[in-house]
Amino acid sequence: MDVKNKLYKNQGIHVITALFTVEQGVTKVLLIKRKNEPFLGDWVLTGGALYNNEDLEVGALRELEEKTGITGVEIKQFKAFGKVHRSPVMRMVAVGFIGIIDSKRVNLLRETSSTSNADWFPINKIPPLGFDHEEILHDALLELQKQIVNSNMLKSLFPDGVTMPELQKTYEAILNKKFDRRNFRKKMLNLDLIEDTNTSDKFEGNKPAKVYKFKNKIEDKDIF
Amino acid sequence: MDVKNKLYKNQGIHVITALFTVEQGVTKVLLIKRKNEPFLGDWVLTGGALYNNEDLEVGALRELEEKTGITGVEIKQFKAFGKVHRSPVMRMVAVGFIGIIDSKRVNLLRETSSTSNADWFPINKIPPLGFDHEEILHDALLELQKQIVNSNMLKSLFPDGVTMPELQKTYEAILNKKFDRRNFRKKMLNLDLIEDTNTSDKFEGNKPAKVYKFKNKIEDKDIF
DNA sequence: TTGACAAGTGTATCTCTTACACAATATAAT
DNA sequence: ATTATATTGTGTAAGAGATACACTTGTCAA
Repeated sequence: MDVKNKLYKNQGIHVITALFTVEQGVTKVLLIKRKNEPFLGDWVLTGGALYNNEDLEVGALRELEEKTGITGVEIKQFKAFGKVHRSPVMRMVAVGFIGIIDSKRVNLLRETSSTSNADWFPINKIPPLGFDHEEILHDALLELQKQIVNSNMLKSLFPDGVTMPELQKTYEAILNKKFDRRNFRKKMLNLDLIEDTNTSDKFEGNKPAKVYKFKNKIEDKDIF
Repeated sequence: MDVKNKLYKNQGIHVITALFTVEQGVTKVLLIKRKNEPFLGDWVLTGGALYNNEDLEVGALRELEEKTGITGVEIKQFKAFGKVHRSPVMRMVAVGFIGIIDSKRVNLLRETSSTSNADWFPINKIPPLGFDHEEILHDALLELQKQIVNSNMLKSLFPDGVTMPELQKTYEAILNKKFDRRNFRKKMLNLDLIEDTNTSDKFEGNKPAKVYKFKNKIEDKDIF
């Protein structure tokens, strides 16, 4: 019984967010460079230790703001990671979140006590990551792919509206798959996630594209 | 910085499993009665504190075995629960799992140091639960409903095979929805989760039903 | 005015879903 | 044995959603 009790001690909780963006048809994730041990100098996902006085999501958002200056992001919890040796310091369980955002909203210059640098990395050019963040990122990406179908998650990527070709490029980047223009448009309009704004984007030597906006509501679908 | 460090202390991790069964068309969940504070005398889901030397799933399975005698169950992590005051003792984050099993495999008489009793409760007749287990159970049930569609999760409920009418009753109980017999059969066979065993069940005054078995493999489906 | 470029649109086919009724196989009762 | 009863097993037609595919429209630049 004494032995058993000792087994509970020195546990802690991480909150980790894989924050994605899509630029010019490339899916990217935000990484920060550690300036403390362990994993000094390594790149990791944004996150850190949860405080006792905050809920999981609140903690993840605080870490995000501390390390990138971002506020007002929507994030979604997707999985807990708890392999015994995932942290060399003590027994930590990480709760993983995903989010997606317009990269222009992020101030990459911010420095904090524990990180010295931050940057967007294309998901097929990820450097070795500290802790178990490669596993977390892998699962986060799968979750992102699940989530963007039939959800208005991309709203935070396009707060000011989006054209149909832009949207298609984004889906193709995230899902790594090509779609037929006509069918894609038809499906998106059918999903009832976006609405016409009756405006068009800036001209660039060709026919201007209509601008759509994501609606706020999310409709649940039947299961079977 | 001192203040900040104090905010990390005294954290711990719970692993909680909502273990389901279906009997005579009724979905039930396994609850155990606490015989320690906090929540002495209250019913809760099976679970407890994670040990430092075990992965999350290993811990959940150990707790399950300690409190019910069950081994060899397949469980699936679905969400972490971390509201600040979910445990009155200290700051605990719970990692939730779901599983489903043939109730005949469970020895409900087992007593442990912290629990005195265990029983199956129909999901529409759940007593008040300790900790935040009502929330966990609610989410677990939603996850179960998601999971049984297009997965062979029900394999552990029917280790020795199942007839089509039995299977349909189970789906109807879990999803709380009726299906057309012909369409249900067609869909199940199309999903490629089960295979004919060329045997029939015991006769009970009517036409015997073919017995099917769940396959082992799970096939991934396309996303978009 | 014409050419280049990307956006916008409709239709035919196929696949999956849904709705629906009767025949087959066993036991129990006469 | 025949009949009644109960439950399993099966096919088809209509509708909805997914897929494949080509031409027209609007803008800028030459």
